[in-house]
Amino acid sequence: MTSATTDTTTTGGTSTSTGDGYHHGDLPNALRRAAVEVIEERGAGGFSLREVARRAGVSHTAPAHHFGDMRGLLTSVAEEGFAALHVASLAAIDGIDDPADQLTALGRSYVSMATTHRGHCEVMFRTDIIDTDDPELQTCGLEAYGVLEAVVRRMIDDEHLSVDVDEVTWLCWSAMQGLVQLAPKIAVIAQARGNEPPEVDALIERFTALMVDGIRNAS
Amino acid sequence: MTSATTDTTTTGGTSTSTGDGYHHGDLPNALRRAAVEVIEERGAGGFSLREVARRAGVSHTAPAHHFGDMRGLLTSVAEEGFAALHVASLAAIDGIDDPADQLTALGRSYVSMATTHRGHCEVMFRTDIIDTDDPELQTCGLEAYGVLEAVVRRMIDDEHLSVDVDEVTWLCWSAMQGLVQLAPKIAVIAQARGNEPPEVDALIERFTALMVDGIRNAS
DNA sequence: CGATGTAAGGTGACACTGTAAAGATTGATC
DNA sequence: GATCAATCTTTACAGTGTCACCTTACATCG
Repeated sequence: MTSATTDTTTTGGTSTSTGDGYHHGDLPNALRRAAVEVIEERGAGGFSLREVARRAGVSHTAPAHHFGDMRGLLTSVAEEGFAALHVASLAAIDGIDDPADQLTALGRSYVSMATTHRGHCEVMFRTDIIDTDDPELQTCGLEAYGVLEAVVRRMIDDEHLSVDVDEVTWLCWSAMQGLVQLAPKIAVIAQARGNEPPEVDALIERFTALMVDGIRNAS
Repeated sequence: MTSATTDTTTTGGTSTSTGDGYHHGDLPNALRRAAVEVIEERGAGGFSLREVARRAGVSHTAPAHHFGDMRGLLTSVAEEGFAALHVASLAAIDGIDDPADQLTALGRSYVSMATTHRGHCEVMFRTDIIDTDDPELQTCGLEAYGVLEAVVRRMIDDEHLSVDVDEVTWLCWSAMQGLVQLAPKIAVIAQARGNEPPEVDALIERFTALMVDGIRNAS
Protein backbone atom coordinates (compact mmCIF):
# COMPACT_ATOMS: atom_id res chain seq x y z
CA MET A 1 0.00 0.00 0.00
CA THR A 2 2.77 2.40 0.89
CA SER A 3 4.04 2.80 -2.60
CA ALA A 4 6.27 5.09 -4.60
CA THR A 5 8.43 3.31 -7.10
CA THR A 6 11.41 5.63 -7.17
CA ASP A 7 12.07 6.69 -3.63
CA THR A 8 15.45 7.96 -2.57
CA THR A 9 14.03 9.44 0.61
CA THR A 10 13.18 13.02 -0.18
CA THR A 11 14.09 13.41 -3.79
CA GLY A 12 16.74 16.00 -4.41
CA GLY A 13 14.73 18.81 -5.91
CA THR A 14 11.10 19.59 -6.44
CA SER A 15 11.26 17.85 -9.78
CA THR A 16 7.55 17.38 -10.57
CA SER A 17 8.18 15.87 -13.98
CA THR A 18 4.69 16.43 -15.35
CA GLY A 19 4.11 19.31 -13.03
CA ASP A 20 1.25 21.05 -14.74
CA GLY A 21 -2.29 19.93 -15.09
CA TYR A 22 -4.01 17.06 -13.48
CA HIS A 23 -1.12 14.78 -12.71
CA HIS A 24 1.32 15.90 -10.11
CA GLY A 25 4.22 13.67 -11.04
CA ASP A 26 5.40 12.47 -7.66
CA LEU A 27 2.60 13.16 -5.27
CA PRO A 28 3.41 10.47 -2.68
CA ASN A 29 6.79 12.01 -1.93
CA ALA A 30 5.38 15.52 -1.98
CA LEU A 31 2.73 14.47 0.53
CA ARG A 32 5.27 12.85 2.81
CA ARG A 33 7.39 15.97 2.70
CA ALA A 34 4.39 18.19 3.47
CA ALA A 35 3.33 15.86 6.27
CA VAL A 36 6.73 16.08 7.93
CA GLU A 37 6.59 19.84 7.57
CA VAL A 38 3.21 20.06 9.27
CA ILE A 39 4.25 17.75 12.10
CA GLU A 40 7.39 19.76 12.72
CA GLU A 41 5.38 22.96 12.86
CA ARG A 42 2.34 21.87 14.83
CA GLY A 43 3.33 18.58 16.41
CA ALA A 44 1.76 15.20 15.79
CA GLY A 45 -1.28 16.36 17.73
CA GLY A 46 -1.91 19.23 15.37
CA PHE A 47 -1.54 17.15 12.25
CA SER A 48 -4.12 17.71 9.53
CA LEU A 49 -4.50 15.72 6.35
CA ARG A 50 -6.24 18.60 4.62
CA GLU A 51 -3.42 20.98 5.50
CA VAL A 52 -0.97 18.51 4.02
CA ALA A 53 -2.97 18.33 0.80
CA ARG A 54 -3.15 22.12 0.73
CA ARG A 55 0.62 22.45 0.95
CA ALA A 56 1.11 19.88 -1.75
CA GLY A 57 -1.26 21.88 -3.93
CA VAL A 58 -3.85 19.16 -4.42
CA SER A 59 -7.40 18.58 -3.32
CA HIS A 60 -8.09 17.33 0.16
CA THR A 61 -8.97 13.83 -1.00
CA ALA A 62 -5.94 13.28 -3.19
CA PRO A 63 -3.88 11.68 -0.37
CA ALA A 64 -6.45 8.92 -0.02
CA HIS A 65 -5.69 7.63 -3.51
CA HIS A 66 -2.08 6.94 -2.52
CA PHE A 67 -2.20 6.21 1.19
CA GLY A 68 -5.80 5.24 1.65
CA ASP A 69 -6.00 6.87 4.94
CA MET A 70 -4.41 9.37 7.32
CA ARG A 71 -2.95 6.42 9.18
CA GLY A 72 -1.52 5.19 5.90
CA LEU A 73 0.31 8.43 5.23
CA LEU A 74 1.71 8.63 8.74
CA THR A 75 2.78 5.00 8.52
CA SER A 76 4.64 5.82 5.34
CA VAL A 77 6.34 8.74 7.07
CA ALA A 78 7.39 6.44 9.90
CA GLU A 79 8.73 3.96 7.39
CA GLU A 80 10.77 6.70 5.74
CA GLY A 81 12.07 7.62 9.18
CA PHE A 82 13.30 4.12 9.89
CA ALA A 83 14.94 3.96 6.50
CA ALA A 84 16.71 7.25 7.19
CA LEU A 85 17.77 5.93 10.59
CA HIS A 86 19.20 2.85 8.92
CA VAL A 87 21.26 4.94 6.52
CA ALA A 88 22.42 7.31 9.24
CA SER A 89 23.44 4.43 11.48
CA LEU A 90 25.54 2.83 8.79
CA ALA A 91 27.19 6.15 8.05
CA ALA A 92 27.84 6.78 11.73
CA ILE A 93 29.90 3.66 12.33
CA ASP A 94 31.73 3.91 9.04
CA GLY A 95 35.46 4.24 9.56
CA ILE A 96 35.33 3.42 13.26
CA ASP A 97 36.92 0.20 14.45
CA ASP A 98 36.38 -0.10 18.18
CA PRO A 99 32.85 -1.38 18.85
CA ALA A 100 32.60 0.74 21.99
CA ASP A 101 33.37 3.82 19.94
CA GLN A 102 30.88 2.66 17.37
CA LEU A 103 28.30 2.46 20.12
CA THR A 104 28.91 6.06 21.06
CA ALA A 105 28.74 7.12 17.45
CA LEU A 106 25.48 5.26 17.03
CA GLY A 107 24.04 7.00 20.05
CA ARG A 108 25.10 10.36 18.79
CA SER A 109 23.60 9.62 15.39
CA TYR A 110 20.37 8.34 16.93
CA VAL A 111 19.83 11.36 19.10
CA SER A 112 20.82 13.80 16.40
CA MET A 113 18.20 12.25 14.14
CA ALA A 114 15.60 13.32 16.65
CA THR A 115 16.34 16.91 15.66
CA THR A 116 17.29 16.55 12.00
CA HIS A 117 14.23 14.36 11.37
CA ARG A 118 12.02 15.62 14.13
CA GLY A 119 8.83 15.13 12.15
CA HIS A 120 9.58 11.52 11.40
CA CYS A 121 10.65 10.70 14.92
CA GLU A 122 7.51 12.17 16.39
CA VAL A 123 5.56 9.48 14.58
CA MET A 124 7.80 6.42 14.46
CA PHE A 125 6.81 5.08 17.86
CA ARG A 126 3.24 6.34 18.04
CA THR A 127 1.37 3.05 18.01
CA ASP A 128 -1.98 4.83 18.11
CA ILE A 129 -1.67 6.75 14.87
CA ILE A 130 0.35 4.46 12.61
CA ASP A 131 -0.22 0.90 11.51
CA THR A 132 2.34 -1.08 13.47
CA ASP A 133 1.35 -4.27 11.69
CA ASP A 134 2.46 -2.93 8.31
CA PRO A 135 5.07 -5.45 7.06
CA GLU A 136 7.17 -2.86 5.24
CA LEU A 137 7.33 -0.76 8.39
CA GLN A 138 8.44 -3.74 10.41
CA THR A 139 11.09 -4.57 7.83
CA CYS A 140 12.51 -1.05 7.89
CA GLY A 141 12.52 -1.08 11.66
CA LEU A 142 14.31 -4.39 11.86
CA GLU A 143 16.95 -3.26 9.38
CA ALA A 144 17.78 -0.20 11.45
CA TYR A 145 17.78 -2.29 14.59
CA GLY A 146 20.17 -4.74 12.97
CA VAL A 147 22.96 -2.19 12.82
CA LEU A 148 22.91 -1.57 16.56
CA GLU A 149 22.62 -5.25 17.33
CA ALA A 150 25.59 -6.13 15.13
CA VAL A 151 27.77 -3.60 16.90
CA VAL A 152 26.78 -4.93 20.30
CA ARG A 153 27.37 -8.49 19.18
CA ARG A 154 30.80 -7.66 17.85
CA MET A 155 31.77 -5.98 21.08
CA ILE A 156 30.62 -8.94 23.13
CA ASP A 157 32.44 -11.38 20.86
CA ASP A 158 35.64 -9.34 20.66
CA GLU A 159 35.94 -8.98 24.38
CA HIS A 160 34.55 -12.43 25.22
CA LEU A 161 31.91 -10.98 27.51
CA SER A 162 29.24 -13.14 29.05
CA VAL A 163 26.17 -10.98 28.65
CA ASP A 164 23.11 -11.44 26.55
CA VAL A 165 23.20 -9.65 23.22
CA ASP A 166 19.52 -8.81 23.23
CA GLU A 167 19.53 -7.40 26.74
CA VAL A 168 22.48 -5.15 26.05
CA THR A 169 21.11 -3.99 22.73
CA TRP A 170 17.78 -3.16 24.28
CA LEU A 171 19.41 -1.30 27.13
CA CYS A 172 21.45 0.87 24.80
CA TRP A 173 18.47 1.52 22.60
CA SER A 174 16.20 2.31 25.55
CA ALA A 175 18.67 4.72 27.07
CA MET A 176 18.99 6.66 23.82
CA GLN A 177 15.27 6.64 23.11
CA GLY A 178 14.57 7.74 26.67
CA LEU A 179 17.11 10.53 26.39
CA VAL A 180 15.43 11.79 23.26
CA GLN A 181 12.05 11.95 24.93
CA LEU A 182 13.30 13.23 28.26
CA ALA A 183 15.63 15.91 26.97
CA PRO A 184 13.06 18.69 27.45
CA LYS A 185 12.32 17.60 31.00
CA ILE A 186 16.02 17.35 31.76
CA ALA A 187 16.44 20.89 30.58
CA VAL A 188 13.64 22.00 32.90
CA ILE A 189 15.25 20.21 35.82
CA ALA A 190 18.64 21.74 35.19
CA GLN A 191 17.08 25.13 34.80
CA ALA A 192 15.08 24.70 38.01
CA ARG A 193 18.32 24.55 39.99
CA GLY A 194 20.00 27.39 38.20
CA ASN A 195 22.22 25.25 36.02
CA GLU A 196 22.22 25.64 32.30
CA PRO A 197 20.80 22.70 30.31
CA PRO A 198 23.44 20.04 29.69
CA GLU A 199 25.00 19.38 26.31
CA VAL A 200 23.28 16.38 24.80
CA ASP A 201 26.39 15.09 23.10
CA ALA A 202 28.24 15.05 26.39
CA LEU A 203 25.36 13.17 27.98
CA ILE A 204 25.43 10.54 25.25
CA GLU A 205 29.12 10.00 25.80
CA ARG A 206 28.63 9.60 29.55
CA PHE A 207 25.65 7.31 29.10
CA THR A 208 27.45 4.96 26.75
CA ALA A 209 30.57 5.06 28.88
CA LEU A 210 28.60 4.06 31.96
CA MET A 211 26.76 1.33 30.08
CA VAL A 212 29.92 -0.05 28.49
CA ASP A 213 31.56 -0.14 31.89
CA GLY A 214 28.54 -2.01 33.15
CA ILE A 215 28.58 -4.47 30.29
CA ARG A 216 32.28 -5.20 30.74
CA ASN A 217 31.94 -5.68 34.48
CA ALA A 218 28.65 -7.49 34.46
CA SER A 219 28.32 -9.71 37.50
CA MET B 1 -23.18 6.87 35.32
CA THR B 2 -19.55 7.44 35.93
CA SER B 3 -20.22 9.61 38.93
CA ALA B 4 -18.53 7.74 41.72
CA THR B 5 -18.83 9.59 44.96
CA THR B 6 -15.36 9.37 46.41
CA ASP B 7 -12.16 10.22 44.64
CA THR B 8 -8.83 9.34 46.14
CA THR B 9 -6.66 11.94 44.48
CA THR B 10 -6.98 15.57 45.45
CA THR B 11 -9.86 17.27 47.19
CA GLY B 12 -10.21 15.86 50.65
CA GLY B 13 -13.68 14.49 50.14
CA THR B 14 -16.42 16.80 48.98
CA SER B 15 -18.51 13.92 47.78
CA THR B 16 -20.87 15.22 45.11
CA SER B 17 -22.80 17.52 47.37
CA THR B 18 -25.46 18.35 44.78
CA GLY B 19 -25.40 15.24 42.68
CA ASP B 20 -28.23 15.76 40.24
CA GLY B 21 -29.48 18.76 38.40
CA TYR B 22 -27.46 21.57 37.05
CA HIS B 23 -24.42 21.27 39.25
CA HIS B 24 -22.39 18.16 38.95
CA GLY B 25 -20.60 18.38 42.25
CA ASP B 26 -17.08 17.34 41.28
CA LEU B 27 -16.89 17.77 37.55
CA PRO B 28 -13.13 18.36 37.24
CA ASN B 29 -12.32 14.95 38.66
CA ALA B 30 -15.06 13.28 36.64
CA LEU B 31 -13.67 14.87 33.49
CA ARG B 32 -10.16 13.76 34.26
CA ARG B 33 -11.38 10.25 34.83
CA ALA B 34 -13.33 10.23 31.58
CA ALA B 35 -10.36 11.68 29.72
CA VAL B 36 -8.10 8.89 30.94
CA GLU B 37 -10.73 6.39 29.91
CA VAL B 38 -10.94 7.77 26.40
CA ILE B 39 -7.19 7.88 25.98
CA GLU B 40 -6.84 4.30 27.14
CA GLU B 41 -9.47 3.20 24.66
CA ARG B 42 -8.56 5.25 21.61
CA GLY B 43 -5.06 6.49 22.28
CA ALA B 44 -3.98 10.09 22.64
CA GLY B 45 -4.47 10.53 18.91
CA GLY B 46 -8.14 9.59 19.13
CA PHE B 47 -8.85 11.85 22.05
CA SER B 48 -12.03 13.90 21.87
CA LEU B 49 -13.13 16.57 24.28
CA ARG B 50 -16.75 16.11 23.33
CA GLU B 51 -16.57 12.40 23.98
CA VAL B 52 -15.15 13.13 27.41
CA ALA B 53 -18.01 15.50 28.18
CA ARG B 54 -20.47 12.92 26.92
CA ARG B 55 -19.13 10.28 29.29
CA ALA B 56 -19.21 12.69 32.18
CA GLY B 57 -22.85 13.38 31.34
CA VAL B 58 -22.46 17.10 30.73
CA SER B 59 -22.66 19.36 27.72
CA HIS B 60 -19.69 19.53 25.40
CA THR B 61 -18.67 22.98 26.55
CA ALA B 62 -18.68 22.26 30.25
CA PRO B 63 -14.99 21.25 30.34
CA ALA B 64 -13.97 24.69 29.16
CA HIS B 65 -15.26 26.28 32.36
CA HIS B 66 -12.83 24.22 34.44
CA PHE B 67 -9.87 23.64 32.17
CA GLY B 68 -10.30 26.42 29.67
CA ASP B 69 -9.14 24.31 26.88
CA MET B 70 -8.48 20.78 25.67
CA ARG B 71 -4.82 21.41 26.38
CA GLY B 72 -5.78 22.45 29.88
CA LEU B 73 -7.59 19.21 30.59
CA LEU B 74 -4.77 17.09 29.23
CA THR B 75 -2.26 19.10 31.23
CA SER B 76 -4.28 18.38 34.34
CA VAL B 77 -4.28 14.68 33.50
CA ALA B 78 -0.51 14.78 33.10
CA GLU B 79 -0.20 16.53 36.42
CA GLU B 80 -2.30 13.84 38.06
CA GLY B 81 -0.01 11.28 36.44
CA PHE B 82 3.12 12.81 37.92
CA ALA B 83 1.47 12.98 41.31
CA ALA B 84 0.58 9.30 41.06
CA LEU B 85 4.12 8.52 40.01
CA HIS B 86 5.41 10.40 43.02
CA VAL B 87 3.22 8.37 45.38
CA ALA B 88 4.07 5.09 43.67
CA SER B 89 7.77 5.83 43.81
CA LEU B 90 7.69 6.53 47.52
CA ALA B 91 5.73 3.35 48.10
CA ALA B 92 8.13 1.34 45.97
CA ILE B 93 11.24 2.12 47.99
CA ASP B 94 9.49 1.85 51.33
CA GLY B 95 11.02 -0.86 53.46
CA ILE B 96 14.04 -1.36 51.22
CA ASP B 97 17.45 -0.39 52.56
CA ASP B 98 20.01 -1.01 49.85
CA PRO B 99 19.96 1.88 47.35
CA ALA B 100 20.72 -0.47 44.48
CA ASP B 101 17.68 -2.53 45.38
CA GLN B 102 15.70 0.66 45.71
CA LEU B 103 16.76 1.54 42.17
CA THR B 104 15.42 -1.75 40.87
CA ALA B 105 12.20 -1.26 42.77
CA LEU B 106 11.85 2.24 41.35
CA GLY B 107 12.33 0.93 37.85
CA ARG B 108 9.76 -1.75 38.36
CA SER B 109 7.33 0.77 39.77
CA TYR B 110 7.97 3.20 36.92
CA VAL B 111 7.41 0.68 34.19
CA SER B 112 4.39 -0.86 35.87
CA MET B 113 2.82 2.59 36.04
CA ALA B 114 2.91 2.64 32.27
CA THR B 115 0.29 -0.10 32.30
CA THR B 116 -1.66 0.72 35.44
CA HIS B 117 -1.87 4.39 34.43
CA ARG B 118 -1.58 3.98 30.69
CA GLY B 119 -3.82 6.94 29.94
CA HIS B 120 -1.82 9.31 32.09
CA CYS B 121 1.52 8.12 30.78
CA GLU B 122 0.47 8.54 27.18
CA VAL B 123 0.16 12.25 27.85
CA MET B 124 2.80 13.12 30.42
CA PHE B 125 5.61 13.63 27.94
CA ARG B 126 3.63 14.86 24.96
CA THR B 127 4.97 18.39 24.71
CA ASP B 128 2.69 19.14 21.75
CA ILE B 129 -0.64 18.59 23.49
CA ILE B 130 -0.01 19.70 27.07
CA ASP B 131 1.24 22.97 28.49
CA THR B 132 4.76 22.21 29.60
CA ASP B 133 5.14 25.67 31.09
CA ASP B 134 2.39 25.07 33.61
CA PRO B 135 4.04 25.68 37.01
CA GLU B 136 1.96 23.09 38.84
CA LEU B 137 2.89 20.49 36.26
CA GLN B 138 6.55 21.31 36.66
CA THR B 139 6.26 21.09 40.43
CA CYS B 140 4.64 17.65 40.28
CA GLY B 141 7.27 16.48 37.84
CA LEU B 142 10.12 17.70 39.99
CA GLU B 143 8.69 16.04 43.07
CA ALA B 144 8.52 12.66 41.37
CA TYR B 145 12.00 13.17 39.97
CA GLY B 146 13.29 13.98 43.43
CA VAL B 147 12.62 10.46 44.67
CA LEU B 148 14.80 8.88 42.02
CA GLU B 149 17.51 11.46 42.46
CA ALA B 150 17.63 10.96 46.22
CA VAL B 151 18.10 7.22 45.80
CA VAL B 152 20.90 7.72 43.31
CA ARG B 153 22.56 10.28 45.56
CA ARG B 154 22.40 7.98 48.56
CA MET B 155 23.94 5.14 46.59
CA ILE B 156 26.77 7.33 45.38
CA ASP B 157 27.39 8.67 48.89
CA ASP B 158 27.16 5.29 50.59
CA GLU B 159 29.63 3.66 48.26
CA HIS B 160 31.83 6.75 47.83
CA LEU B 161 31.53 6.64 44.06
CA SER B 162 32.96 9.37 41.88
CA VAL B 163 30.19 9.84 39.33
CA ASP B 164 27.90 12.74 38.72
CA VAL B 165 24.52 12.43 40.42
CA ASP B 166 22.64 14.11 37.59
CA GLU B 167 24.21 11.99 34.89
CA VAL B 168 23.43 8.74 36.67
CA THR B 169 19.90 9.80 37.51
CA TRP B 170 19.23 10.80 33.94
CA LEU B 171 20.64 7.54 32.63
CA CYS B 172 18.44 5.44 34.89
CA TRP B 173 15.41 7.52 34.05
CA SER B 174 16.12 7.43 30.32
CA ALA B 175 16.59 3.68 30.28
CA MET B 176 13.27 3.10 32.00
CA GLN B 177 11.40 5.64 29.90
CA GLY B 178 12.91 4.17 26.76
CA LEU B 179 11.94 0.68 27.82
CA VAL B 180 8.37 1.79 28.31
CA GLN B 181 8.17 3.24 24.84
CA LEU B 182 10.14 0.51 23.12
CA ALA B 183 8.44 -2.46 24.73
CA PRO B 184 6.11 -3.02 21.77
CA LYS B 185 8.97 -2.89 19.29
CA ILE B 186 11.02 -5.21 21.44
CA ALA B 187 8.17 -7.68 21.39
CA VAL B 188 8.05 -7.45 17.60
CA ILE B 189 11.77 -8.08 17.36
CA ALA B 190 11.66 -11.08 19.64
CA GLN B 191 8.71 -12.44 17.76
CA ALA B 192 10.43 -11.89 14.43
CA ARG B 193 13.10 -14.41 15.41
CA GLY B 194 10.75 -16.94 16.88
CA ASN B 195 11.40 -16.07 20.49
CA GLU B 196 8.58 -15.20 22.79
CA PRO B 197 8.48 -11.60 24.03
CA PRO B 198 10.67 -11.11 27.08
CA GLU B 199 9.32 -10.55 30.56
CA VAL B 200 9.50 -6.84 31.29
CA ASP B 201 10.27 -7.31 34.95
CA ALA B 202 13.26 -9.47 34.10
CA LEU B 203 14.46 -6.82 31.67
CA ILE B 204 14.23 -4.13 34.31
CA GLU B 205 16.31 -6.20 36.68
CA ARG B 206 18.96 -6.80 34.03
CA PHE B 207 18.98 -3.14 32.97
CA THR B 208 19.46 -1.83 36.47
CA ALA B 209 22.03 -4.51 37.23
CA LEU B 210 24.05 -3.52 34.17
CA MET B 211 23.76 0.17 34.98
CA VAL B 212 24.68 -0.30 38.63
CA ASP B 213 27.70 -2.32 37.58
CA GLY B 214 28.63 0.51 35.26
CA ILE B 215 28.20 3.14 37.93
CA ARG B 216 30.32 1.23 40.40
CA ASN B 217 33.09 0.62 37.89
CA ALA B 218 32.98 3.97 36.18
CA SER B 219 36.31 4.84 34.68
C1' DC C 1 -5.99 5.42 -35.70
C1' DG C 2 -10.00 5.42 -32.28
C1' DA C 3 -12.02 3.01 -28.41
C1' DT C 4 -11.45 1.64 -24.00
C1' DG C 5 -9.73 0.70 -19.49
C1' DT C 6 -7.23 2.40 -15.63
C1' DA C 7 -4.63 5.22 -12.75
C1' DA C 8 -4.65 9.95 -10.85
C1' DG C 9 -7.01 13.72 -9.17
C1' DG C 10 -11.35 16.64 -8.02
C1' DT C 11 -16.41 17.76 -6.02
C1' DG C 12 -19.67 17.55 -2.79
C1' DA C 13 -21.60 15.81 1.26
C1' DC C 14 -21.80 13.98 5.95
C1' DA C 15 -20.84 13.39 10.67
C1' DC C 16 -17.73 14.90 13.90
C1' DT C 17 -14.50 18.03 16.27
C1' DG C 18 -12.79 22.41 19.28
C1' DT C 19 -13.97 26.82 20.63
C1' DA C 20 -16.36 31.19 21.21
C1' DA C 21 -20.52 34.01 22.60
C1' DA C 22 -24.53 34.43 24.96
C1' DG C 23 -28.32 32.54 27.80
C1' DA C 24 -30.04 29.64 31.88
C1' DT C 25 -29.75 27.82 36.57
C1' DT C 26 -28.06 27.44 41.12
C1' DG C 27 -26.13 28.61 45.74
C1' DA C 28 -24.30 32.11 48.59
C1' DT C 29 -23.75 36.60 50.39
C1' DC C 30 -25.09 41.07 51.89
C1' DG D 1 -35.24 39.55 49.31
C1' DA D 2 -31.92 41.26 45.74
C1' DT D 3 -27.52 40.74 43.83
C1' DC D 4 -23.54 38.26 42.35
C1' DA D 5 -20.46 34.85 41.05
C1' DA D 6 -20.02 30.08 39.78
C1' DT D 7 -21.60 26.48 37.06
C1' DC D 8 -23.64 24.45 33.16
C1' DT D 9 -26.38 24.74 28.51
C1' DT D 10 -27.62 26.34 23.97
C1' DT D 11 -26.37 27.91 19.69
C1' DA D 12 -23.26 28.85 16.08
C1' DC D 13 -19.07 28.56 13.21
C1' DA D 14 -14.97 27.07 11.02
C1' DG D 15 -12.18 23.06 10.46
C1' DT D 16 -11.44 17.98 10.14
C1' DG D 17 -11.44 12.79 8.06
C1' DT D 18 -13.75 9.95 5.11
C1' DC D 19 -17.12 8.36 1.75
C1' DA D 20 -19.47 8.04 -2.94
C1' DC D 21 -19.30 9.76 -7.23
C1' DC D 22 -17.42 12.47 -11.21
C1' DT D 23 -13.53 14.19 -14.33
C1' DT D 24 -9.19 14.07 -16.55
C1' DA D 25 -5.12 12.13 -18.59
C1' DC D 26 -2.54 8.43 -20.20
C1' DA D 27 -1.50 3.88 -22.14
C1' DT D 28 -2.75 -0.11 -24.28
C1' DC D 29 -4.79 -2.84 -27.82
C1' DG D 30 -8.53 -3.84 -31.54
